[in-house]
Amino acid sequence: MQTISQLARRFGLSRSALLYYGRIDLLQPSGRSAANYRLYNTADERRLAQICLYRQAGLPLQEIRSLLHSSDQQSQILTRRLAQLNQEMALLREQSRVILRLLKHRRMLRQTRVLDKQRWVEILAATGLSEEDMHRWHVEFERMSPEAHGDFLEGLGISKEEVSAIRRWSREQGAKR
Amino acid sequence: MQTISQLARRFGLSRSALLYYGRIDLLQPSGRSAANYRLYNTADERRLAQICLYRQAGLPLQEIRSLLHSSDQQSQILTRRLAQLNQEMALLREQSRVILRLLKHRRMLRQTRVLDKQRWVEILAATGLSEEDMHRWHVEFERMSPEAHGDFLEGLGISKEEVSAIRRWSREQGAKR
DNA sequence: CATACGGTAACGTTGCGTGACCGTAC
DNA sequence: CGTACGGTCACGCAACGTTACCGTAT
Repeated sequence: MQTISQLARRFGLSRSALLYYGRIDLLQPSGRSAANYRLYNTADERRLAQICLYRQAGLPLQEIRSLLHSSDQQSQILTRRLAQLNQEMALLREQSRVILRLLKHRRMLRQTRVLDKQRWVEILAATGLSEEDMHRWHVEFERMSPEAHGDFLEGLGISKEEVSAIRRWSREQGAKR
Repeated sequence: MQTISQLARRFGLSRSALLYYGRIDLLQPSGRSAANYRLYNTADERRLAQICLYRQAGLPLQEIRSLLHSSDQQSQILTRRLAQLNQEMALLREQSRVILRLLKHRRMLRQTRVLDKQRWVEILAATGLSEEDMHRWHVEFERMSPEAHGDFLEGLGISKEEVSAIRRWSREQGAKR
């Protein structure tokens, strides 16, 4: 049996977070003390561990609640969240590109953490890959992980149209052999 | 001179968004009609275009306001946002990894858009790269874009420790030659 | 006169943080 | 008796969306 702040500390959360979880009926203490203090037992603790795990996956609390209620659709919800994560990453990549364009325009671009097409090609070239090798790389990437291939190219700042063209070409080449 | 809904449509925004921009003093119409309707002129339109541009970069409205007030620290703010974007992407990658772990554990993993280390190595191997080529790739990547190299490896689901080790090794190899 | 637009104002969303004000444990 | 904890409101945050209710343009 632990009080609210003890439990919060053990999980790296705040008291107010646990209060909130109680308010939205996500995690209720299994008991109360004589002075009306919340008392959490080990079952509550296990439930909170699950909650934290799902929070690390970025699931909203409402979905976590329904997951803990019945874990039937777990993989469905997780897969949906995975797709959403890809969308969010695509959005962030787009925002990066907008910023890079603005900074480039002001000649303020020097060394960024963001990889673009030119730099990627430079790296592959310095590794010793020929144009033909790079073409083969596209073909294999498209064959083995088509979605990830598209995401990766977009991440290099390549336009959707060009990405489509590259992928189409890769599929055609892959079919030929 | 355009009314609020006309302007909103032209920029793909909602009426309520423009009302909100007015409330927080981000974009005020330069005039009002006899019936107290908001009237936006071309200067307002240009300002809104700037706002939309910065919104595409994911900047909060408050920062956009201060940017439009005096554009002195523009590149500073944009660079800061770029760093923040990298953090956010790292967070999303981590969330993806948590989900993949959960799904893998349930043997529900089949084809995802997310690239992991194994698949990446498979792709490079199918492209025809030997182990030595892959090593050289690390070295060049580290030499040409060290930060992006780390981000990329973490994106493959590799632990921070292993990423550090790989990068350290890459730097050493790069120094030898 | 209908209806499509304009105005203001207030509340809802998410996941808590913060503060007030009060009782309790040590 | 101090102070570190507990309790319950209630409000604030970002960026709007969504009513509601009323006036205006056509």
